[in-house]
Amino acid sequence: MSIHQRRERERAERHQLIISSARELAEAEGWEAVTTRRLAERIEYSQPVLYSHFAGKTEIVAAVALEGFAELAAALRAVVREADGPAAAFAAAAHEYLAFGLANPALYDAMFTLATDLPFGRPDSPEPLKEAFAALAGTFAEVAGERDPEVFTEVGWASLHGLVTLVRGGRLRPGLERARVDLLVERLLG
Amino acid sequence: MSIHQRRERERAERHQLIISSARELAEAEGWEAVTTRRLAERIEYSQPVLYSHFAGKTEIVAAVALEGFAELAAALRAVVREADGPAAAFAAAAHEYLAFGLANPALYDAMFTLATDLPFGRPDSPEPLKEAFAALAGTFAEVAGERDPEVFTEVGWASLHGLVTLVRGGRLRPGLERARVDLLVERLLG
DNA sequence: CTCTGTTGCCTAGCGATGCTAGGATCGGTC
DNA sequence: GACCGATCCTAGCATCGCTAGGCAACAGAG
Repeated sequence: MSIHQRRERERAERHQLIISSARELAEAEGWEAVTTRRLAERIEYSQPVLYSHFAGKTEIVAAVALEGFAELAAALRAVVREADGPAAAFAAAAHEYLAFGLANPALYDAMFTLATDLPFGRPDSPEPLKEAFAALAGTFAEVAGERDPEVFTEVGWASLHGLVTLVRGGRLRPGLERARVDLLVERLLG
Repeated sequence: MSIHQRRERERAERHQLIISSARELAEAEGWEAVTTRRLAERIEYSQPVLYSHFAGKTEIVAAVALEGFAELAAALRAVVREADGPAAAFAAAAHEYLAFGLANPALYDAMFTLATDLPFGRPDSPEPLKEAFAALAGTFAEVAGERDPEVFTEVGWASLHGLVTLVRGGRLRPGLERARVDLLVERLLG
């Protein structure tokens, strides 16, 4: 019995090792460098081992994406907790969201560009997805005023997401991130 | 001499045929279906012919993206021209932007997800890029009030872009596009 | 009209990709 | 000590973007 437990533990560790290695490799050299061969080499196993853990490469990036959503939720919760009042919490969350996206480009890509078929907004959605959305929605709803809080959250989220992707794509002038978020926050707070 | 002209004309037609075929194929089956082999088959030439027109596949999607920016600029200009006053023009442009992104998903992907290294905001930027940004900026600047018009434009653009990508990724509840744009417009107009 | 040089195109193939089939090897069990 | 199942690796498949090399058709000179 204890042997089975050890096996399962080792297997779980390897599972996590695959996810972490994929993420590190992507963050270091971009997702196009994350091939199954390089990933296998990195975890010091052969390629087919990957497929005993994940159905395919897309499942691996989905796992990385889930990690990202969990961390984003934690980061948002942390700055909101420190903030003084709903408006300050809203502003802090907005700035933190942008900082998160820019600090973890490969992770953010996994969350929003590569893992496109994560089930969002469904009862069967993975917990980290609900967590992240709830962290945003909880903060945003407090400043929604008389507007539909969900629509307000969606618009705010989309605005921040758009800022991240356009900055990342080099389509906005660099160095003005703070000014843009400030303007957005000011306008949304009304 | 006339022979050369005919040659060049045929070559230009084939050039455009490649771009159009790539776009149609992408819009019909997604960009992952646009392989150099299928594209070659579609234009009824062999693969290497593609490389006598474009340095590689990425250049082909960049050409499609440029077409997209030109069309987006034209679409925005058209609705703005019809609008009654700056605020109405702003609202019309916002709705049109979202409609354009949702109606041409593959085209929009080429513009913002695949052709990531188009030179934006530079003096040597391709004309369609300047055109599209100018069409947005011209409309947005009129309602920027005392705010920095460029920052205002960037924020507005990013918000719309975020809405397109999140909706496209199935991350927002369907059927509320109009409500979200209305809220965004109302907030930005202040 | 013939010959020649160039241009334009296709066939074939390279390295790399995601993924899978098959056998070998190790471990636990009777 | 012999079997049996799980675990893992080697080898290979189809497909990808891209390129080398040769063949054929055509324009221009005599």
